Amino acid sequence: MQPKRELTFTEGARRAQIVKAAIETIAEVGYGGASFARIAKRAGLSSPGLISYHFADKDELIGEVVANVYGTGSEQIRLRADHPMSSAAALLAFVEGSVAFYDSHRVHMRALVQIIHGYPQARERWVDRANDAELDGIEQVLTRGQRDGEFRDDFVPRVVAVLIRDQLSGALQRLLTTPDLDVASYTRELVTFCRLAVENRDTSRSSDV
Amino acid sequence: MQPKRELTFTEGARRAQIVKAAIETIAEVGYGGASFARIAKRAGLSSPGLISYHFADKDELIGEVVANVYGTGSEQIRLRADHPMSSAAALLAFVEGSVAFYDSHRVHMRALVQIIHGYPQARERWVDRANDAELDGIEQVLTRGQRDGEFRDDFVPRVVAVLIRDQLSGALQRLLTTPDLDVASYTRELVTFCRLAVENRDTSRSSDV
Amino acid sequence: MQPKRELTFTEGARRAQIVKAAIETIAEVGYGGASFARIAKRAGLSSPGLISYHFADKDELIGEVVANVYGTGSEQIRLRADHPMSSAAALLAFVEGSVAFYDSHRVHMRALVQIIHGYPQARERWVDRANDAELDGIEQVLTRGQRDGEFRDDFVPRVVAVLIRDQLSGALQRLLTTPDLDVASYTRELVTFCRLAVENRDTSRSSDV
Amino acid sequence: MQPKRELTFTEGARRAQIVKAAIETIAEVGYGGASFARIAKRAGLSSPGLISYHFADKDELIGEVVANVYGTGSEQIRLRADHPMSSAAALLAFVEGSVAFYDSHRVHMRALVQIIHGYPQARERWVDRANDAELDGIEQVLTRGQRDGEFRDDFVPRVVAVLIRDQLSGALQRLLTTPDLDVASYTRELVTFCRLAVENRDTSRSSDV
DNA sequence: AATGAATGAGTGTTCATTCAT
DNA sequence: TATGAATGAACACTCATTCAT
Repeated sequence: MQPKRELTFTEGARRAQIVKAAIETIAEVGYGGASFARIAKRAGLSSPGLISYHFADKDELIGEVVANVYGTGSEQIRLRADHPMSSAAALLAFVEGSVAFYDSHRVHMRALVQIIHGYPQARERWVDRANDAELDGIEQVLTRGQRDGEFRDDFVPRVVAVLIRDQLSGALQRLLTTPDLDVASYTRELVTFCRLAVENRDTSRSSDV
Repeated sequence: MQPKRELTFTEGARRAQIVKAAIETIAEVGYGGASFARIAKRAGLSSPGLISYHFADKDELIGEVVANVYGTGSEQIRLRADHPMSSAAALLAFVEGSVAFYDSHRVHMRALVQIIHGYPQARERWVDRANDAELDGIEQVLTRGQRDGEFRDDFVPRVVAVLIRDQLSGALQRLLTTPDLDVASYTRELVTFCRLAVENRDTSRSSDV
Repeated sequence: MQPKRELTFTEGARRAQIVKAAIETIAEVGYGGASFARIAKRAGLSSPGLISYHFADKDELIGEVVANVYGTGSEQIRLRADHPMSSAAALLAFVEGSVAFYDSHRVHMRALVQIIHGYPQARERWVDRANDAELDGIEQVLTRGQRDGEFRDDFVPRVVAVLIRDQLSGALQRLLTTPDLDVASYTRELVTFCRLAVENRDTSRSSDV
Repeated sequence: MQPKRELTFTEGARRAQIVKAAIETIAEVGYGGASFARIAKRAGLSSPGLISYHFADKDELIGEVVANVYGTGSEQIRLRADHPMSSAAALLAFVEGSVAFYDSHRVHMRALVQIIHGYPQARERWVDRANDAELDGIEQVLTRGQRDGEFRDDFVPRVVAVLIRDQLSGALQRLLTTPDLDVASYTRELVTFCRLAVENRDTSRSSDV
């Protein structure tokens, strides 16, 4: 988890600058188009060689980019399964928070998506773990909701967890594709969608949430 | 819309052969890895130059690939809004059919997804139009369902249409990512998801679907 | 032993031209200095890329260079152990022939030496086998000569074979280092050197060679 | 010949440290692979720039390396032409001593050989002079031996001197190439080789060596 | 005396594309 | 129609060297 050695202040700043330029470049021209030359130009560096000076190779740079994106979002949208709110509230807050994060970090998210598609190793190296953790969180909330009678008990939690996760994937794609999307109403419908899909219609029980 | 000139039979066959090889290659190694050399090798051509001979440039080849993929799927999963079935049945059949198509055409769909991410221009050039048409179809069914009282009347059809479309995007991602997915149960939950989300809960009406 | 596929006439000519330029370049500036750019310039090619077009990578080019050098020399200096001459005559003819070959192929030999030192894999990949074969040949002649009483019987054939082989190495170095060496007298002394070193001084026997 | 300015103690130590690391690095990865970065890492320096700080350029560093290697060996294996031993004894002691030195200084010698091949200018700049001095020494001993009747008088001293020098080259190559060589028996045969090759067969004289 | 950041030329290799045959 | 040879720009990455601090 710790970097191999301490970074000087200058080095840290340069790396951050390069990572930022890499994110923007990848978001704009895709992973394949994001050459060191283009990234260097965007970062205002004199030479692509400077990137190689600060990063061992392209893989390390991309790893840093991914870490940066995940690091930015990790806490803002984490599921609060331990929170004293109802399972439904926790789930819907997660969905809403995720979309809000995607919306406010479109460039970061676009870069991440581009990397996943353009650099297949990225998935197994960095992405899968984060996705699995997210899925686990959703599954736990769903299971708790079923146990408490908030949610229908006729679905398999893991399957529905995957489904919700995929819906967020779909929402992300939309956000990246449709710049002028009415995010508010989209989010409202999405949350309703999820609520209706999982809630227990047995009114005698679902009302006491 | 019309090709500049008539194609001879041989020429058409060659183009089809190249397009097929391009689809397989892109699906396998991504857009970035699908060089003319690799495509030519897979197609059994003697030289990458032959591709340039039959297609003006890479853009034209990719355009043909996209057209081919859309052409393959267009009829199999078109929404039958004019069909004498209930709106709910039509919608769910569309969702189910779409996933089934994705499942049975993973190579085509993977190529399409790779192109969208690796060649950003592809979206505005070819993809957006097809997506809009699909959205229009879904919207019409939703509107009809609301009018007929099958569906809740408290959602904006276009927004929910987008939402459903995006769910299919998410499902496609899942299919391409998880080769051994239990497609049957995934589809079942997805259809249930959509049904619960749009149906009118007023039992006196929703029961006769 | 056979190339993977037939080469066209043009391709064969180009490869030969490139190999020739590579040999000259390596001989002149060493393995490390022999970049594709320099080789291409010497061969009159428009771009270093053309070398990559004809050879899979630098390793293949170097392999061809080594093969070319060995191919050129293989028959001219092979030891004729089966020849109906005395062992001493065979040995000395081999020594003399080797030096003559080195002398007349200084550029080739210089390239070979440079490769051996600049590209360590070359040794185990291509060189060791040839050297071993050469050593085996010398050893056989020495053994035969001992059996027939031509040579002293108080040396271990393999050790002296190595020694003679190394003397040829030293002679090669000299040839490459001293352009105006008096090769004739050098060779004469070298042959004498070897003869005196191995011959049996028992005059009753050594006189009838 | 003189350094431009006096070196401080610290500076001298640093240069020595760098030269040592350079020798080891060159011996290990060859001249081509011995970048300032690698040398600096082996020397435990913080930056390759420090090498440039202490040496004007790579040429100066290599010059120092060569000087160091020659300096190490110069006294240990110098021919003692003025020594009160027979010429044959002096010659054979020189041969034996040279091989022993090579054997005990393989790293130094390997570095030297690598430099000679990887940096062609090295020969004329530093190596040739040393070699000529060595040759002169051998030639003197040979001449003396001929005059005294110890050696055959039918060879040209300079030519045979070159020949013996070259045999040492060959022996060095062998040592560097064959790590597990039986040095003792190799040396014994080599000495015998040389003795037989130069000694005067007139038994009345050659026996009293 | 030393550091670490920076530079720009150079490395082998791949690319889409062109063109004579 | 098709081939295979050729082109030159681009790729990630390494190099010896410089320089402000």
